[in-house]
Amino acid sequence: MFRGANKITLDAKGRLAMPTRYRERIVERSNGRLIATVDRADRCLLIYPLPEWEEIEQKLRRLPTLNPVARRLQRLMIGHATDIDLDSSGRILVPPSLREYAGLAKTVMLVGQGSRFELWDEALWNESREQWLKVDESTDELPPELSSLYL
Amino acid sequence: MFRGANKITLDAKGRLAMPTRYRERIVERSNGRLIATVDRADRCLLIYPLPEWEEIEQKLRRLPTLNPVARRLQRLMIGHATDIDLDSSGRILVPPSLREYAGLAKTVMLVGQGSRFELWDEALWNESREQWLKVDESTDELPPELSSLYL
DNA sequence: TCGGCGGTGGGAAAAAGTGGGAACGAATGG
DNA sequence: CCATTCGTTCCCACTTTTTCCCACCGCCGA
Repeated sequence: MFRGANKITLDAKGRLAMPTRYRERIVERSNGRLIATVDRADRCLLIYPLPEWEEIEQKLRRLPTLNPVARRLQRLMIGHATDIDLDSSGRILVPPSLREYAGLAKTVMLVGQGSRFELWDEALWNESREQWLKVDESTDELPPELSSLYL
Repeated sequence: MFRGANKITLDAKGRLAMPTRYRERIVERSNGRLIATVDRADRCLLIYPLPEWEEIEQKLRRLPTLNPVARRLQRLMIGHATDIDLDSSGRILVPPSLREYAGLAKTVMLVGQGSRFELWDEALWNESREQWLKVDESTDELPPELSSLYL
């Protein structure tokens, strides 16, 4: 599974060199085929190996079409999903439209999140992280899954 | 179990010599494989033997993705989790990004906390400890788990 | 005092990141 | 239908980072 935060620079052509430690796993999992789409809440991109994405797309499709929240999710996630493959030197090309959505400039953060990656503009990632740290998580606000969590 | 506070100096490359008394236990527990990540509240790092970390990651990943509190936890903990191995002379290399996060300069404190270690910048550790001592914990505010605790 | 162990530092080899150029293919316009 | 141009992809080479290994130093116990 994917974890850890990596600072990466996009080159002039918008290419992103996937860190070596992930490459092997991506190739064996999906033969280098990835799907990028937008996050529903934050200005960042989500990158899934193709098999994982297909499961998610299944679930999204089964949501009731008449429900506005579901509809919105489908439009955002399926609507922006783009195939991106690892090239022969382990790089991916982030499409301009998605790059623009997430405000990706020269330096970005590739963040492992289990079965997927998140891709953030570096400055936005740092700002957001500071926000998350500031929030005081008083125990009584926590959903039941969290309140009994021991780390 | 890991106990005790150790003052350690990082060398110029960010390497940290694990105190000898922990080495054997780390090697037999996880073959020298550790995971470092950030603490969700304090500016310090958490260091787990790989098996312990994997349990935690499991729990975190099962949390609902659409819940903002859960998402924040996942991003902080899984998002920063980095593999670090004991090298041939019992040292670990703390990645620059994590070093920066915790403000680790030359001298740091490695603090045993049961199944994991905490890694603090020495100055920050001392300040924080003073804070903890100052806080007056009036008994009637204590959650039930604590009010019956005998130390 | 000598030997060993733990801590420290540095250097060299290997690997990974980075950038640019060339070739190929598709699209557009004459 | 052909030619030119733009975009994409593949490949090579350079630079930087990482990793591994070895040697030194200082302390402690014998």
